[in-house]
Amino acid sequence: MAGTSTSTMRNNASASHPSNGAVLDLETRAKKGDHQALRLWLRLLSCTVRIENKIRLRLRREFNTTLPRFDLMAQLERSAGGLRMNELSRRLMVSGGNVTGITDQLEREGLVVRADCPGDRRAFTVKLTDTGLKRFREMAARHEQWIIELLGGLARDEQETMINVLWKLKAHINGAASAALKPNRRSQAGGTR
Amino acid sequence: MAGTSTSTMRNNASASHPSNGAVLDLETRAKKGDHQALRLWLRLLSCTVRIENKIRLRLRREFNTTLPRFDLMAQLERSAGGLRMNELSRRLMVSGGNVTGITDQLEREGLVVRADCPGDRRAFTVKLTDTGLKRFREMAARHEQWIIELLGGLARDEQETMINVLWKLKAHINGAASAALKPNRRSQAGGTR
DNA sequence: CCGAGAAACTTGACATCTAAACTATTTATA
DNA sequence: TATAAATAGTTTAGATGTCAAGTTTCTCGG
Repeated sequence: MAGTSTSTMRNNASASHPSNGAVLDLETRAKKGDHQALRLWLRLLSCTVRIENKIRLRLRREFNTTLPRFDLMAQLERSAGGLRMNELSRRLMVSGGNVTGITDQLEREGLVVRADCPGDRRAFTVKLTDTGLKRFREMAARHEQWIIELLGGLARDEQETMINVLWKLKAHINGAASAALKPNRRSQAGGTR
Repeated sequence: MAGTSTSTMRNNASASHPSNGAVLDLETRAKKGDHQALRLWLRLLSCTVRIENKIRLRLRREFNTTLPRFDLMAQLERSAGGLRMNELSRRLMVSGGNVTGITDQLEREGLVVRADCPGDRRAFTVKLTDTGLKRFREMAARHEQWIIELLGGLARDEQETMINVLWKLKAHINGAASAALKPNRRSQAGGTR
């Protein structure tokens, strides 16, 4: 239904060039003489974006939903008691305002609810409804099939290697974070009062 | 100057937990029993998003610009004669309408120009201005430092391994693409008639 | 040469995302 | 216990992104 094509400029990353030889894309930014780290980053980005785009498209086609909504529900399914907004924001690595918006949507669709948080009247606990849980389980099953298919180009041991190296990378990034952000932490509100 | 902090809910993925033991984020979606491919995907996504967020933040802080604008300029710098809009759209893996918007911005800022395309009056050639080139070079230098810093947690040979495995992955994805999209390829305009 | 269809780009409607300001509540502290 | 500061969440403005429809120009078969 969503696939009727009129112009050519759309469909960029998907149907346009199924298996061409001339690969000119994000990675093109990397010159021959560029450093290793930059090449790695661009390749990492390129792969991730491609996979994400495919998942996004399929979620829309088959379940009429979006990736952020799916991700939020996935987090909730993992946490029996539900999660507070700020915890969702942290785990999904998106802004608080964004979580508000996505939660609004899901609540309107009857897939999650905001419940009062005992002991803190500022906060909510967001939970999946029964419908939401059922719906998520359907999607999650398909989703995993897609991932297995898309990453199927790698052998088991290659996947294992990647997992390990990425773990190391993640640890490093978390460390490197604080160093760059230290400067001005103390310029708080209240000055205006 | 953009760094005055008021609320806490921002800065989610960065300053909140510099080096804690409890890592609960996107990857939390993966249960212990989950399959390898899914774990790999979530870890890949998690790392990419973290790095992207940091780069985005720094581009804003130091150069008051954004990632898409930087990416577009990067493509132009690589192509001496400039690039047409549709080529930019393809390489950046975003829609044509999006490229129009980003180009408008950069043109307003005097960093790129649309030049007539000899031989095809439908098309433009987008080029960096002198200012744009100068500005990009400054940003690119910093950008590469950041990448080297952020990926610096990996040894040379680990980086090399990743580059190779990701290359294989990318090739696979490009192939897997067409298979899933085959169904309705020929529902083109004119089909209605 | 003409007309149909394809191609290049723009536009408009709308979803998503960030950053920053704002409200309400809780915590810390003097 | 006042009160300043921190926290939880929402809201707003603006950039980014998609999709689909619209305009102009090309291309090509008859």
